[in-house]
Amino acid sequence: MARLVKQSLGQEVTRMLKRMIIDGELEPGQRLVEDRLAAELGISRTPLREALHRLEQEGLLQKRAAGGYVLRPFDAEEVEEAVQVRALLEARVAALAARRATPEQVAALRANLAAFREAAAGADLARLAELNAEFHLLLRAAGGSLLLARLLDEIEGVVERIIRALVPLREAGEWSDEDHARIVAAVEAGDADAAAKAMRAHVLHGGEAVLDTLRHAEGETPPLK
Amino acid sequence: MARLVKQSLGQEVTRMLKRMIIDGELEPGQRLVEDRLAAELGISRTPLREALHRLEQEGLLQKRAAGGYVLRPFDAEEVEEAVQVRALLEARVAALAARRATPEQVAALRANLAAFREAAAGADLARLAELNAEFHLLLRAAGGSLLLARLLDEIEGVVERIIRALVPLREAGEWSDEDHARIVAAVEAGDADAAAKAMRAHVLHGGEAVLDTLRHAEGETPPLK
DNA sequence: CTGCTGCATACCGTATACAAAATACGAAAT
DNA sequence: ATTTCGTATTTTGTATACGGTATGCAGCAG
Repeated sequence: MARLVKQSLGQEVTRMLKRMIIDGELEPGQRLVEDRLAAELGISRTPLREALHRLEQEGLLQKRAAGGYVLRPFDAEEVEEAVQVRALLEARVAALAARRATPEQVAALRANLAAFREAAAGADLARLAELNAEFHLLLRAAGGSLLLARLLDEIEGVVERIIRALVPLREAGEWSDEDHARIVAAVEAGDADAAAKAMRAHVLHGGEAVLDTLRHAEGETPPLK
Repeated sequence: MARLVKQSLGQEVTRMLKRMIIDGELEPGQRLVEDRLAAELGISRTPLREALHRLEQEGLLQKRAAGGYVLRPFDAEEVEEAVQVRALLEARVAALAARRATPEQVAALRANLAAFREAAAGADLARLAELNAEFHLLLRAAGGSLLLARLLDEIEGVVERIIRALVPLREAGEWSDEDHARIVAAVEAGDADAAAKAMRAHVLHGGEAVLDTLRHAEGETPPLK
C-alpha cells in the first residue's frame, strides 16, 4: 500500500524557501519581511516563521540583533571551507557504503551511473544535476548514517547556492561520470579506503571548479555580499 | 562596553529545553505535549513551538506522523557513529587552529589547561566539565570555521545527553589533562597534523569510555529506548 | 467474549490579534 | 545645509482563537 505522508505547510514552505534561496531568487543580505513573504506565498506568518527558524538553524538565514532575518551573505573562503568539510563527510559516507551496501543498493548505484552516462551523452543538464543529487543520496542511504546524511544536507544548502549559480555543468558531466564510476566500483568491491579516497577526490574536484569560477568572478562583481 | 544580547523567548526556551533534554529531565521516547509544556514553562505555545522546530532540526526531537513531537531515543550504534564523526570534525578544527591560532588564543588555551589541572587535582567535577567544554570552544574559535563550530554543536547535543548520564567524570579528568596538553602543544608549534591526530585520539578516547559504559549498561536496562 | 462503530476528547496546525520595539521620515534649530 | 529630536509607520514577538484530525472509550453486534 502506498504510504501517504502528510506534509505540514511549515515543512512545505521550508523546502520552497530553501529552493528559492538556492536558485538565487532572493538577494544575499536582503532582509526578509515576514508579512510580505507570507502574503507572497499566500500563507499566514505562523508556518512561515516555522520555516525561517529551521533555515536559521541550518545557517542559511541570520537573525538580526534587532529582530527579523537576513539572507546570510558569504564569501569564497567560506565556500572553500564548506567544500573541505563536505569532502571529509562524503568520504566517510563512501567508506561506510563500501562496508555495508546491500546488492540492491549497489544495483541502484549502477543504474544511476548508466542513466548519468546517457544524460551526459544527450547533454541533458537538468537531468544530469538531478541524477548527480540522486547518486549522493543513494550513497548516503547505503552508508546508513542518519547523522552524516543530515549534516551533509545542511552543508549542501550553503554550497549548492553557489554551485547552481556558477559552475558550468557542461564540463562537470565529463569528469563526474568517471568519478562516480570509480566510487561505485570501490563500493561494490567493499574497499572502504578506495571509496573514501575516490569520493574525496570527487568532491574536491567539483569544489575546485566552483572556487575557480567564484574567485575569478570576485573581481568583476562584488558578488554575493 | 559589555555587549548586551537580547534573547527572544523562543531562543531562551530552546536553550532551556536542550539543557533539560541533556540533563535527562525528559524521558527518551516521551511525547512532548505543547499545551502542557507551555503551561509548565509559563509561556504560550508560540515561542515553545519555535524551540521545538529548532530542536527537531537538530535531530533531538522527532516529528510524529500524526503530529506532535517525541524525544528521539537512540542506541549505542548511533552514539558510536556520532563519536566517529565528531572525531573527524574536531580533528579538522585542531588542524585549522594549529595553522591560524593567534598568540592570544594560545595563551587562553594555556590558561584553560592550567585551570583544568587545578580542578582535576581538587576533584571539582562540575568545574572540570565546564573547563572541558571551554577548551573545545576556545579551539573552535582559534580554528575560525563557523561551519565546523555549528556542526559540532549539533552533534554534541546528541552525544552529550549520553555522556552526561553515563561517563564517570572522575576518570576522565586524568587522561583529558594529558590529551589537552598534547593538543595545545601541537597548536602552539603550528603542527596541524599532530594537532589533528592528538584531537582525534582524544575524542575517540572519550568515546570509548562512553561506549563501554553504554554497552555494559545495555543488558541491564533497555536503557534509553 | 471479541471486534467493530460512533462519539467525545485531546492535541496540533494555522490564522489572527495585539503590544512593544525599531525604523523611517520630517520638522525645527543651529 | 546638517544634525537632532519627535512622531508615524512598519515589523517583529507573543498570545490567543479556531477548525480539523487523531485517539481512546463505550456500547453494540456477532
